[in-house]
Amino acid sequence: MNKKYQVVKGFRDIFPPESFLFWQAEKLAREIFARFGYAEILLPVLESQELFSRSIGADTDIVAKEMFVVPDKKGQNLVLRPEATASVVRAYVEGLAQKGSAKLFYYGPMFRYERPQKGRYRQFWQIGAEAIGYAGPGVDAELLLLLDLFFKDLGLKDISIRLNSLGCKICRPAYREALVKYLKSNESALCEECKRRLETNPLRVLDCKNEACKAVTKNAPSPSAFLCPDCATHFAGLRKLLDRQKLVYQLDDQLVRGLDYYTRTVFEFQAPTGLGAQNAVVGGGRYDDLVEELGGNPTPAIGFALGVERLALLLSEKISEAELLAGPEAFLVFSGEKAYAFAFKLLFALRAAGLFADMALDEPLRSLRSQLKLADKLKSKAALIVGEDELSGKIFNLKLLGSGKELKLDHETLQRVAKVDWEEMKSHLSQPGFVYAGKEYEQALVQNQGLLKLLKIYLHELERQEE
RNA sequence: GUGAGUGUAGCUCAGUGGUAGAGCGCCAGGCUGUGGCCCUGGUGGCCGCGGGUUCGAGCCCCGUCACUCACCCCA
Repeated sequence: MNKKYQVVKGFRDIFPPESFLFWQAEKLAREIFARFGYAEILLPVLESQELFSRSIGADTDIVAKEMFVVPDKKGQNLVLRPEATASVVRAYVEGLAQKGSAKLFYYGPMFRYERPQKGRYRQFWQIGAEAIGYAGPGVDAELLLLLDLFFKDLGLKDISIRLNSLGCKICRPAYREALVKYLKSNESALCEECKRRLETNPLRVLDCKNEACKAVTKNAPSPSAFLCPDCATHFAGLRKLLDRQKLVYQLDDQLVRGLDYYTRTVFEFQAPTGLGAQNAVVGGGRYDDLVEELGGNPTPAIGFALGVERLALLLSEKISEAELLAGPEAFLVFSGEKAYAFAFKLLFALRAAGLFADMALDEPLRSLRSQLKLADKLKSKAALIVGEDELSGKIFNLKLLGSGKELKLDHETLQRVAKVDWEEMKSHLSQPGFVYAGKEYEQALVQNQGLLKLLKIYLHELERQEE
């Protein structure tokens, strides 16, 4: 055997049925975004390194040690994006700003060079939304309500929302100063890491999980006491809107978020369990200075990013594999070469007509028994049996795999039932006392549009066979 | 970058220094044209890799690689 290859560390293949969870999340997100007026932006995965050091902050771990750097042939450093907000803002400034405000969403992979663990990979997928050019708390509320609706529709009820305001460039310095002053007076109690943060990014001390640090930060000055009038008004306005919508959230003084560009509103959606050591499924907030920082006109903005593998992890606890994998409507079972040729034709006729049909295409040809086993394994609803008897006698033979019952129609009955018009039948069926042809199975047939379609195509192929 | 744990069949995992195992899966048969349940048989392995100790190593020792979880950080 040749060398075995394996996926790169921290990267992974997402196999079915897990991939169905991703698809489900993406599908619902797209539906909701459409209703909320967010349009998709397709972004490159590669950006210039500077874009992220400028936006996320040169001192953050993401920029300092977690970027996948790709040197290009001209010697400039490109980077696999660690997040997409910077990309969206870059794209906005470059190609959208002249049109005014924009509500955008994206879906795609992000890359961070971290040690992988549960709920954290080097390539991970994010669904995100950004509203650029909106100043009031209205869009803040819109995004939070959008997410709330999203989680409710997915049936995830244990998600809690944490909310805070970090102030702006006018009021944050004062808060920062007060915080540093307080922390310095308690410096001896802080962990080594936090002593360093005190110099580089004191707000992050509030985020520390170390118990000793938590004890200190518990009594640290709260940012809300330092908000300037504009920031206070914005935050109060947001809370009023959320309260009016009866959205449940928790104010959290300690919530600071890791990226430098955040201003005013910041939020996180957290799951109590199921994500390993992680708890955030969504993180987001305002970044009112970022557009200007990246070369645009001063433009307020807000956005969020949702971790899809973390969401999938939560969904996998709720949804069984059986629910994810839908079996074929009909599995074609054949006996003999002649029947194989016929079934093969029928297979594609059914598929062309929109039905999920399947059959065993591997050689040597499988036995009837083996085919039925396969049909069962694939969770097929029914097995359409095509053999010498069926072909010569023009018989329709469908075995319902749930009950094990067989539906056998002779040629004459087949032709009669195939003439039934579905739309007409449907209107008749709604009338009380309606019984078609007095035969139970025929009524069962006409009540199932998929089955009727199957039957018609079967008959069509059967009769074409004679020509 | 740091720490801990785990590497044996396709998957999940047993395995006292002495012949390489089970369950599940897969294939076939029992039932030559009828799935699930059951029974029988079959398929399947450089025991992660390299070295050492030993008459003898899946097991002990050293190294190395990979994976997992956690720290850190974040979605």
